[in-house]
Amino acid sequence: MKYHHGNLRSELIRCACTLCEEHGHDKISLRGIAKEANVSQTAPYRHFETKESLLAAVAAHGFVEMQKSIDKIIDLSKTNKISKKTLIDAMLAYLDFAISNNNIYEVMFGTVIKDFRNFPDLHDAALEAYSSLKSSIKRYIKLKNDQEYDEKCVKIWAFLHGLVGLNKIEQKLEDVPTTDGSYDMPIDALRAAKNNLVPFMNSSIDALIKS
Amino acid sequence: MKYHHGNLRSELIRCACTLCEEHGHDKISLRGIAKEANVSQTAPYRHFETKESLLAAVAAHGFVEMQKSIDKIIDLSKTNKISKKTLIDAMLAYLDFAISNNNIYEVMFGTVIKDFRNFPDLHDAALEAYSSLKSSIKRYIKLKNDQEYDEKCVKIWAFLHGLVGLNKIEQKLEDVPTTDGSYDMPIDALRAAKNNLVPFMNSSIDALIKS
DNA sequence: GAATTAATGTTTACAGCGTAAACATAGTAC
DNA sequence: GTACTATGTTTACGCTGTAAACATTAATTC
Repeated sequence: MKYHHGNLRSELIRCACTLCEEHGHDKISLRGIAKEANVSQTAPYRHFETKESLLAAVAAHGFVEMQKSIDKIIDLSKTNKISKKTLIDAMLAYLDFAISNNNIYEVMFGTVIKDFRNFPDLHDAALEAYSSLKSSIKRYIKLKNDQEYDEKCVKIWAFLHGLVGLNKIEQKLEDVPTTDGSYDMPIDALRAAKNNLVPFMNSSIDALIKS
Repeated sequence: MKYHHGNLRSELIRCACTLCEEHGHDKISLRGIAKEANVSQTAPYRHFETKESLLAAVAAHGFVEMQKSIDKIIDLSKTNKISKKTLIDAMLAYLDFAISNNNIYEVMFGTVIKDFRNFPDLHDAALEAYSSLKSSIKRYIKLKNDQEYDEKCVKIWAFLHGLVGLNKIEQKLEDVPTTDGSYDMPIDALRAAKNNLVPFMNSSIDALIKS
């Protein structure tokens, strides 16, 4: 074990991502991350000013990965039109990332990082991810101008982001039968949506794009 | 100053709400709340098992207030049809509550409270709030069955909840001009949406209900 | 190539946190 | 009035983020 790690910065981000996804950002400590990386508890301070700034790196990594999983669907090397199925697949990729990286998604969109402007890498990564979302819509349908694309994009983004949020509270409300033995309304509705996600998404996204 | 406070439980919730909205749930401590209520730092433990359970009370209070602000629009004492304007006003009331009670909304929908089933009051309050949302749609349009109402309701709820989330990251990305001097795309789009919120909502909600 | 400096590690220290345990006081039931 | 219960306080513990002082190695300068 040499004194200088050599690659501590990226190793810390890797450990932070792992621990964060496993336990949630509010259950992990800088000390725990340092231990996971086999360094002293204050070693992280040579690479990150605060815990927030390490989590900002986790979030930035999250945005990059999220973008990758969308880009994999729409194939950035091309500019041709995409089918409705491909568009929906891209949206599903967003949801899939958000749900299978629940705790990192929380860091990306929650209140942990107060101001993206303090973390230029994160700021850029977030905008890049948005850009991919927008590209997918641009290649699906012809609209008047860029402003119109942004409007539809925001609507769809809000819808997707909202679904992720509802999925979370569904889990918190889950499986409490009401007095008459049935389950609670929103839970049933959310379950139904998840069990028929493709038609659910098809109708919603289409409606929002045309709205 | 008498030894027994008399109404400490509700006073603690009140203080917690105030401090939470002012500083955010992650910046407030049980000790700080106790100090605000002029009691010793462990007095809260006679009324709340953990910090989480005090915050659950804050969240429950939030759901009740949110519901009130929706109910004020749609007038629960009646069951007649409501106009599109009234429906949109109810949705705007949701957004208005969420944004002007930003930090409490975070407690209601964020990761602070792990499982609503541990806090029956909160569980009920959340379902009641959903119920109000659903009522407003039921009174706006005639649909086939309850399941269909739930489906539309979930779509709209997701959309609203997503808008709240986007509004938050807009603030975090805000005012960083890109290299060419213009502002970032999603920010412009979100600003445009906010500046024309009523038409933006009109088109979106309508599209989702009919989808 | 030796000396200096900068980068990157460790050790130690501190105040604030959630909360457990022991104790004090006051209101309630008999 | 006496016992009991509810509700306060005091004290204590281990964990946290992070500042400061120190150690070691890598890079730069002469």
